[in-house]
Amino acid sequence: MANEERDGYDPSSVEEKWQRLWEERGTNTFTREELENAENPFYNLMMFPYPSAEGLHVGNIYAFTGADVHGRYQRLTGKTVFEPMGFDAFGIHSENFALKIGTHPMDLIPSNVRNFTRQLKRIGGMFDWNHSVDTTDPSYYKWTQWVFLQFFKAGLAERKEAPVNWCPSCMTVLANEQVVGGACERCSTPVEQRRIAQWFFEITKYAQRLLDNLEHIDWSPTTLKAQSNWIGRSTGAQLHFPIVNGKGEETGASIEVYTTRPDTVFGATYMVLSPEHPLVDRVTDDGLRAPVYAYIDKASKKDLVARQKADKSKTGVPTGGYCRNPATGELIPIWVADYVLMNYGTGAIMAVPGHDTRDFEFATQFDLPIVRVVAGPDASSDTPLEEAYVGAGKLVNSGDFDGTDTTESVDIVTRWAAEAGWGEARVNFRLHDWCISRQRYWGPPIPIIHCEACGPVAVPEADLPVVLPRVEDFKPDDSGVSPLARVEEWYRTTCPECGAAARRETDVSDTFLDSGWYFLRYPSADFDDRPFDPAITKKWLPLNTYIGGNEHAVLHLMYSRFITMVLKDLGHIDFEEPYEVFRAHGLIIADGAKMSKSKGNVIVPDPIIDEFGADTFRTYLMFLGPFEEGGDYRPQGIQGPYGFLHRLWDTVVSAVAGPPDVDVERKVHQTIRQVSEQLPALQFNTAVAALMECLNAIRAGGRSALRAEVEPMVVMIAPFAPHVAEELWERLGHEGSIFDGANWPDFDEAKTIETSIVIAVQVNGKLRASINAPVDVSEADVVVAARAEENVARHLEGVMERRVIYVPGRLVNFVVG
RNA sequence: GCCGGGGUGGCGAAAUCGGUAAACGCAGGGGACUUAAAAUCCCCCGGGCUUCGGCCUUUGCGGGUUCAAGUCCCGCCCCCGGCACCA
Repeated sequence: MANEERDGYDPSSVEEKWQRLWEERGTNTFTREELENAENPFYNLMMFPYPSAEGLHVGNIYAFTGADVHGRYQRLTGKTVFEPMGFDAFGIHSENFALKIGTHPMDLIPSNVRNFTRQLKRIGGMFDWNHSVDTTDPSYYKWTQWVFLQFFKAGLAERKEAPVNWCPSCMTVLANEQVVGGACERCSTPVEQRRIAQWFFEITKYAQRLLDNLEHIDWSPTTLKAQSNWIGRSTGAQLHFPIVNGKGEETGASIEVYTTRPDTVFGATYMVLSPEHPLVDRVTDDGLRAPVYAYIDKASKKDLVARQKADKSKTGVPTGGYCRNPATGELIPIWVADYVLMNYGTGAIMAVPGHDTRDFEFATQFDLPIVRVVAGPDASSDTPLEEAYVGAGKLVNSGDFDGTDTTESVDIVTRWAAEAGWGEARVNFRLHDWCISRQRYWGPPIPIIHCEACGPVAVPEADLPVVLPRVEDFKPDDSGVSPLARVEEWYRTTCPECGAAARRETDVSDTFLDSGWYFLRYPSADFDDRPFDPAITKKWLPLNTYIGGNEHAVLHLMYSRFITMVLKDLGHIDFEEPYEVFRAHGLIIADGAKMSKSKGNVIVPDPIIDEFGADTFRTYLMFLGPFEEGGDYRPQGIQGPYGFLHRLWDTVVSAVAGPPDVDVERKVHQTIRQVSEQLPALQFNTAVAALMECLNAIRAGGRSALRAEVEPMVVMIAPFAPHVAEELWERLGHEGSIFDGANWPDFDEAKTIETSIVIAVQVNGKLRASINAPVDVSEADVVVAARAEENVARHLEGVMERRVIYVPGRLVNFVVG
């Protein structure tokens, strides 16, 4: 428990004092001139929060504190650290919450932002509040719209039809997270899919580059892996299967399929088209139109989530149409089934039931032929298939290719197909284009004007921002379009090109577009004539460290890399990777689950800070466990860091002058070395432990500390406990902030060296004694001393000694037997 | 199902390249100081046995490699996060 009478350290008064002084002195803020002229610039970024009504929770603070500790350490080593903070405040969460409580988001967000700002100041983050951003501020989204226009003008923003979740009862578009078990979360009506025109950014054009650059950026390995899997590059072939008419004659048209296993083409016994495939109509036999259309209708009524989460039982219908397998020359039937997705590959597959699990299930269910074309080591060409065989082996039942090993068969068969003119090697990506349209209210309007004569026309840059109007009734309604489409006085305008009456785009853009470029805006947040000032951008970007959660490994971190690449190609910036270093922190969970309001396990920081102070709380969070792994939040251990900071205070204020104690001095230098290594590696928990250990050594037996011992301790605790460090620094007689002037201590290598060491003595790997020896002891001396140990001698008696293993400075092991 | 990350005392955890398992802290126990309490300092703290010298055992489970395995290899089980018919 907090005890105010304990001694002179009163966290709340120290913290109030220093937060006030930081603000008055501008300790953490920069003027434009300071940013322009900074020496050793270090841009330390963390993921800006969505300002919810509940305020910051412990999970947020954990992430920000870790990043702040890192930034403060860099600053103490002499870097000019720019550490901005902002608010990602547009989006469906705010909108839904505003609807629920009946407050307009334009009123709700500013009050949430105020509360977040208060909390962020209270935890002692080194934030530059002169360079904050709020994505809902027109002075910010003006430039989000500008980014859209750059993509539009470069031909990278394309309008095309795409399916959305549609609730036929609410008559509105739903986001995936609003679909619960295939039904609308509000009215429980089964959700359908509908196709509407939407804007897409063509990220797939950059897929290879986004993948290639992963080779040379310094990111957490887990995040790199997630990005690489998400891009999902695969190599294979595109094959053409000619469509035949009722008499078996080729019609000139063909079905294009993408496959990673073109070598199994001899086993393709049927074709499957996705229900949305444009050729379905053409191949369907007149007599089967009714069931085929019924099937397609049913498939289209499934919502997108259910469609993708269907269980293993397959559905489908035959079209009555046929095409020719170009390898075997045989006619094979064409089916329609929804296990084939229109948005991957070509939307059509050649089914090889012998060697693909899904095709096998489908063929079994509909009694389609299954042919073995690969034989593993224990099989031959006529070994029956109980299930799909997906392993390696040799081709069988494959004409001239029988006996070809699967290690080379893909290349060989692809070459043959290419020579014969029915296929070619092909690279395919899993990554889809990025749909940035939202049929919603709470976002930046997409800056496009639709003109009947000119088509979609960019809003002239001089006319930005296209301001989101205040609409009291922003609830989606039965019009089936964005709420802005009901505001006629807003959307009616004239075409910037021909002057004719025209209509504004009424969709708003995705929040990932807001967050896709915010790091470019921070240093230029006080510029109004450009999205980012070229000189300042050149000085501060690409940024030095980005620390954030791995839940953004694929969306935000991929989109912002893509935007950066495009802006580079368009000549706006001169780098293409925004984050040289990215580190993923772990997740703080409570009671075995992610903190969430619905689970009721959200822990709010304010009462903890009231009781123990921000410095203790910060130190505790960092001491809890490895920062990059996260872990369970348990409040029990906070007493440890609390007592530690109190003891540190007592020790510092009572430090005296005097001659150094060699053992304590050695410990201090060892600690400086360890903490200096561990802080840049984000190993905060062990760094705090080292500081505790060092303080224990300084205070051992109740001895009085020396000034020379405590001064480095004050600097080293400063990243974790900045307020108390400032106060103690001042009490040690220093002027100004501890964070100004590169105060990080140096260590003297010579003073870290131990004079004597402990060497373990083992017999057959079991510890039997340990001996003290001088640090430069010889192997021979160690062995002699080890034998002299009574307990060792007993275990060596009467047995044959076979080997002696000596690990210098660590152990000696007698192998006997 | 696939891809990541984990599993070590009552609890949070630590452990360079394979080299004394449990640093640091919480909780608990004992002692010193104190009229008392707090704070502070010292000691104990995985389990079992002990003649108090020690001995055996212990890092999710089962095997293996090695003088030596928490760490490497093979096969399982469980927990967390992400993705979900990707041809």
